[in-house]
Amino acid sequence: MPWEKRFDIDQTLNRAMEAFWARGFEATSMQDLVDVTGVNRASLYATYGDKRDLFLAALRRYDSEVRRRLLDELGARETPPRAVAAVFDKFIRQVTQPDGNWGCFLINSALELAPHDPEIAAMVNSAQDDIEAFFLAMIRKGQQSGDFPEQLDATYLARQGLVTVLGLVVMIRSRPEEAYLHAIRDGFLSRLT
Amino acid sequence: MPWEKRFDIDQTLNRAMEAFWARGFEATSMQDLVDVTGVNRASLYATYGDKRDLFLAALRRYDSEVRRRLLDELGARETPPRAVAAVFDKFIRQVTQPDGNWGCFLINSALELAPHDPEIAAMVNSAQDDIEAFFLAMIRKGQQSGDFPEQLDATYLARQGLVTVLGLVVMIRSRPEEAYLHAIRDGFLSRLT
DNA sequence: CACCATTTGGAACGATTGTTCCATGAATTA
DNA sequence: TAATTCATGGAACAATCGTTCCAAATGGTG
Repeated sequence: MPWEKRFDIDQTLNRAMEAFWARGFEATSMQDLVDVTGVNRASLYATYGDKRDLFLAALRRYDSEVRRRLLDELGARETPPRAVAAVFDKFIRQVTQPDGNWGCFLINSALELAPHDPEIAAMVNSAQDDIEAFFLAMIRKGQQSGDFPEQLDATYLARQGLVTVLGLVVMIRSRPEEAYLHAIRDGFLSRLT
Repeated sequence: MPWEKRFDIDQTLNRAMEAFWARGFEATSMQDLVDVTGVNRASLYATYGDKRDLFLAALRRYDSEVRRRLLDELGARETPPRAVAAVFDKFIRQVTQPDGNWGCFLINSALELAPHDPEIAAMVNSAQDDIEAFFLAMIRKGQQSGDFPEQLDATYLARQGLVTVLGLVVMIRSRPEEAYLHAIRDGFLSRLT
């Protein structure tokens, strides 16, 4: 092995992820990626493949390091009611950050690319299934701990939780009114009491 | 007035609307629009302005001729329970059509463009408000007619209806399983009984 | 020190992007 | 019929697209 790459592969992928996350696949050019990563064109191609390969790597990274990591931390650290609320709050908090209101990278990709790209559709679906499973686990855990009533239909409400999050994230893209978004969150939480 | 345009202005705008609806703003080129409309470049520019102007016109047309028209017809022709269900069914039916699963043009635009374009954000928001108002009107009408219980919180449920539709339309883009989508619809309808 | 394998910088590729220009065509008006 | 007015077809624009190529630079290896 003659020598190593001069740039940080993980950090570069994070920067690319943020660019795709903020603007989408089509609106992000390779030149944009060269600019935000500070890495040369040839190096990007040699390391990650073409634009779609890089996008897929970025989306995989988001799925594992942002989405999955968040759910893992919430599931481990918070009580079920707080964990469920925190999922909503994570997105609602975005709207107050002027240049960070990017929504959810997976949902953005679902709308832009999933219908035309089965590989992306599969990633989106498994992520949605995982979020539903997270809600299901939290609700059941909450029922055992006494936080939620026993007679709740956990399966049904887990699915409702997923749909509510998806709807909320759509709203976030055009609607910066926090009160409205909190009402959506509380509307779902009230069904768990 | 020397003579008229050789092409149908409304029909051409409909074709452009379908193209933008199916693929989004960035992924649809002016060449695509020339191809699907059959109208010359210069005529498109002379009639509608630049690409963004044409997109805005297409989105306005969708809002008035697809979304608003659907709600008007359902509100006039159907009973409240059937009208509410039909909103969901309109989208669910899409997934069975191989090349017609475009979701909702307004929601697609909300995700792709609203954060970067205030004019589009405003259109998306007013459309969402209108859908919520539709649900509210239907629920109240249903309460008067006896279809829905009097004690329902109509305001709250109207908002929940909007969120549920938005979530469902996100799912449609990657998830063709009709049974799953029907469960979402029925999950909301059951809250109106 | 010479050799090697690989990254790097940057030019360059052809294709496509959104947009404009102009000569031609056609229908109305004088 | 002649003049006018505007849409039309198609070439052409500069800019940017994703991608590739190559010479220069690099640091470990024999």
